[in-house]
Amino acid sequence: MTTATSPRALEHPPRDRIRLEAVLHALSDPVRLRIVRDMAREATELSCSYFDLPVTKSTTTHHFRVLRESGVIQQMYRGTAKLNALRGEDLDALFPGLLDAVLAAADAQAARTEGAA
Amino acid sequence: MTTATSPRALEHPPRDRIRLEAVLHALSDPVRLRIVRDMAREATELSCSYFDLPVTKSTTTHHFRVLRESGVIQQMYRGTAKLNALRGEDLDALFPGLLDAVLAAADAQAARTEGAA
DNA sequence: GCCGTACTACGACGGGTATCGTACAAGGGT
DNA sequence: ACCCTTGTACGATACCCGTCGTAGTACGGC
Repeated sequence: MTTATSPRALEHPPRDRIRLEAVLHALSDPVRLRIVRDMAREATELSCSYFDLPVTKSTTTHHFRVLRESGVIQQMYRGTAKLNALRGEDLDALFPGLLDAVLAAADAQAARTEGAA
Repeated sequence: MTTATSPRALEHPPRDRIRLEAVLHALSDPVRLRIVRDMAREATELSCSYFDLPVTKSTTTHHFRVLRESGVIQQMYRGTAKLNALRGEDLDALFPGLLDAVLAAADAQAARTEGAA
């Protein structure tokens, strides 16, 4: 072992390099939007395996990476698990109200489509 | 001539078929985001040729179609010109505050990058 | 040490898409 | 009628991306 707390490091963009276009692109995928909604609902850090997604584990890894590299989420290793958290503070500092608006929009759309069923 | 006002019809999604993912995807392209920002700044309908974009006319046509088919803008022919307008009412009814949040975020990001230059 | 769990890396594949060039259509002005 | 302006259609191209399967790594428990 080399370091005590973080054996495996994960690259995250610093706050000032988060690009709006990348964030919007990350949120425009249904699977990723669902991940973000789940994370917003449960306010704590969640492991990747918490999410029950309609794709394989490889694809899940891919989506989490897109979310991390776009600056939407933060990831940390904790043993074999990988904990995920929204970068709510960073996003709100850069783009005030954006994340909330997207989450509210997703909720509204979900309510509409469920109501129609 | 067949009809008096609209010789050439353009397909638009009705309000209830506008999908959040499609809107976010439409706004995640730099060229399209710039178009939307310009339209929001000038509150009136604008012809396609108003915009000074770093792509050819073919590509411009493509981007306007993506914006129209995702429900972000409305297009109408007026002679040889094609007038474009944001579907602000529809978007605000479906996703309250979303468009404003994206526009504010784009302004904030533009201010930051200009300030750094 | 061994195994199981959690996640990753890599390659492949199919579909989407941003871009262009060229050729074309529609409409207004002279 | 002619042309110019405005925008479209279509094909081509190169790239991106979502998906998968398989093989592999890291860590914790037994």
